[in-house]
Amino acid sequence: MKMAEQEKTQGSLVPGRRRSDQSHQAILQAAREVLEQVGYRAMTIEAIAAKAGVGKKTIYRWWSSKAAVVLEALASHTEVEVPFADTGSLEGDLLAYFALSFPGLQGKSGTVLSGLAAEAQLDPEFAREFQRTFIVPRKQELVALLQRGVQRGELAPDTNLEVLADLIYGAKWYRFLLYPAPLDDAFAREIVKLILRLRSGE
Amino acid sequence: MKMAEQEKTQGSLVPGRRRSDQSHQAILQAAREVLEQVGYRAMTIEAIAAKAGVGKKTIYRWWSSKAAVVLEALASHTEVEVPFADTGSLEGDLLAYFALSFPGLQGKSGTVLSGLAAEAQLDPEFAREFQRTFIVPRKQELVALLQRGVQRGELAPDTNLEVLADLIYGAKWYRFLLYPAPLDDAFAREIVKLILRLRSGE
Amino acid sequence: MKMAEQEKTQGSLVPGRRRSDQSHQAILQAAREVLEQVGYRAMTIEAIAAKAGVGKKTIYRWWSSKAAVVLEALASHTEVEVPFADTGSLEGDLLAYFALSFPGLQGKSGTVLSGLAAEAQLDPEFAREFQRTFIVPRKQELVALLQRGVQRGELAPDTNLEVLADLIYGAKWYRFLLYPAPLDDAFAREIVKLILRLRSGE
Amino acid sequence: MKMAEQEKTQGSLVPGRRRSDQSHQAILQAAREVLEQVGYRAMTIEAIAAKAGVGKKTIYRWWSSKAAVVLEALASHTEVEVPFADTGSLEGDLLAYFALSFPGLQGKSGTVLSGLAAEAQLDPEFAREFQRTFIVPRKQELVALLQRGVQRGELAPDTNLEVLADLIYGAKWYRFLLYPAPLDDAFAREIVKLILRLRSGE
DNA sequence: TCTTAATCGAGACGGTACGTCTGGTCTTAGA
DNA sequence: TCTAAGACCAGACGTACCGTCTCGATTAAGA
Repeated sequence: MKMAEQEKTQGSLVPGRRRSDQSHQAILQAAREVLEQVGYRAMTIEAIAAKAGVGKKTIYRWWSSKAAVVLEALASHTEVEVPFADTGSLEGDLLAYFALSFPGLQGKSGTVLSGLAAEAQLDPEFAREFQRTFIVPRKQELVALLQRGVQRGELAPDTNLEVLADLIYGAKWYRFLLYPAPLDDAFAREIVKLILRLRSGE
Repeated sequence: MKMAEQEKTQGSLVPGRRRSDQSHQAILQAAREVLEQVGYRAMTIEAIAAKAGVGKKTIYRWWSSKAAVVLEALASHTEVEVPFADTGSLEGDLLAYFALSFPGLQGKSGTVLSGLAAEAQLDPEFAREFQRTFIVPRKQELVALLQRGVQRGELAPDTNLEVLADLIYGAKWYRFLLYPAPLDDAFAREIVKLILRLRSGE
Repeated sequence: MKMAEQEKTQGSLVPGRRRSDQSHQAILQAAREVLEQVGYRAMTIEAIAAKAGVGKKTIYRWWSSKAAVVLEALASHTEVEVPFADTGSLEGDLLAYFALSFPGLQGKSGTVLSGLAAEAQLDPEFAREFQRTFIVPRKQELVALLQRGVQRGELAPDTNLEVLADLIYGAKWYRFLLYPAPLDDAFAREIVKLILRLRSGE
Repeated sequence: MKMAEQEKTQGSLVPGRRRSDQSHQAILQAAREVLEQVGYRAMTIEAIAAKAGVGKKTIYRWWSSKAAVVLEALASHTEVEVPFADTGSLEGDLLAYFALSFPGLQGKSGTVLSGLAAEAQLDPEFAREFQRTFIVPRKQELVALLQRGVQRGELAPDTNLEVLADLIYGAKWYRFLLYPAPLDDAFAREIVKLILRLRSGE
């Protein structure tokens, strides 16, 4: 997190009271609770401040928007993390990933995630933060997963893995955010079936 | 539009003043102008009403949210429409589509579209309307495009075109909404290259 | 009141919803209650709005400050009004006035009045309103009282009644606002004694 | 000043860092500058602290409110002091006093003084300090001035000088703080004219 | 032609959250 | 122990929009 780094560089150079880690944690915790109770859209900075027993100023001092608070609140709990396990085959790896990933997009946690995505589309500054801490790292993991497929000979060596990952993640996000069709096992299997049909460009 | 149908059923049965088409058009025009000037997020119903010289009530009477107004404002100008031409080959069809589609996602019109997508993620009711009038029809056209590829023998007959369309549209939306990489010709060519490598499942 | 006049001139000329007299009265009533409960300084616009069941905007729409609300709240109850009775003698008139006037400067109502005076010293716009509706009319009544003294021959005809009224009201306000000495009967009698010693300038 | 006395009693008995006179003066100087720039009402403790390069705590440690700071800041510059000269006659003494006193009530310094008066009306604790250091001493000087008039035979020996001083100061403050009429030479002459008409009570 | 009823522009209304501001307190490191 | 700095809790500020609710004035059908 950007904050933690700042704090370190602060060292013992500047005078003044330091950031209260107690308040910091209380805010993140309160954000999670409010999210759970009223959802992303109805969540307000005021409610977080009240629940955390914190002045609104203390939130505005350290975060630029409610989306930024939520992003850190989620990141610090790693509950959105999905492991990219090595099952020995590309098919298995992908199916395992989808099996773990899709359920987290249902219900409340899905609403929160789509709320963050919405915020990213409305606020360019938050978009960069969201991409930096969430979107880009995930994609790199998927590329690594596909790379293993290449090494095993399941994908042609000349496959553009970056774009293939765009296609795979794209399909997932497209159905999650935009298209009215379920994110289920059948969908996962059909995606994998298509991926496995890719042959070399000779 | 839902509105137009309602008006028809009204017929000549009820007394009272009819809906003013002048106000209707003034609202859509004002919505477009306000969008152009301040962007989707900063746009308010009040601003549209003021610019259109219209009471807020008149807007609320006919639309449920600012997103609904914007959706109709855009639809009524068909500026987001992209033709799916038949160039004689799947590769040509796809490249032609991307070449026409990508520029419209840049600049102001891109911001408007991502604003609508954001709204869809925050408001389930608007999401349904957005899907019904925008997302689903587009996908059906893409499926039809792919269908021509099957007929020409460029895609295997047993290809799941629905899911393939999810992958293609997904990649486009993913880069548009979430991933920090450009929507350019190179991206289009790489997608097409991958699609053309799909072989039959035997 | 300025408001009432505006409303009258409004007549049926302007469109739009009219000012709600119900809200108007509720705000004045709430202001009186909050004043009673927490005093002038601790009173807030928010508290008035909450107690009146009114949006803050409705208060800000019609009054420029909390002092303006309080001024009208008091004026509309005429509880600060003190009659200037005609007892048949200047001495009697003055003593009667002081006897009625001094008690109202004690306790809660005194605090409210000094709060308004303070506001007038801090806010020139409110000062003008305060003078117009409160200070100047009172003084004119006192001048009229003194005029009766002249007619009865108790004051010399060449007495500058305006300045004499400044002296009398000044002494009262000076002790009320600034000087730590009581506003009691003894003070009233001593003032009257001095006034009655005024002789003609020959 | 209360503060200065406290410092003396501290002597060299107690351990710890002594009060910084440099900070003390910087605060008073900053208070004067901020007063000059933004006026009494808009002045804040924070602004004084920032301009003085001093922690807010250092101000709160030594003064109870911004009014207390201002009171000392002004007192330490004695710019509000007005000498009560002996011109040889009551008329001359009073006119000389008014001539020196009235100009200081105009413009910025007048605003500051009325701000302090306002504060005194809102804050009983400050009111006592204001009376102790400012109001009461002035009045005693005026009483002394009047006393000279008694000794010269210009006022009857049985005149209640305390109440007469209330009338004179009252008239001045009344016009300064409340009544919309100028504090000018004409007003001074009219007051003096009335005072000189006082005869004995026989 | 008159009645009836829905529409219109205008804008006040009750609410709610915003992001800012200030007050007064607390916590640092250093003098 | 005091200082400068500044983060902290608290909560009012005045603003902005929301979506609803009057208003009087149109506007069209049916009586």
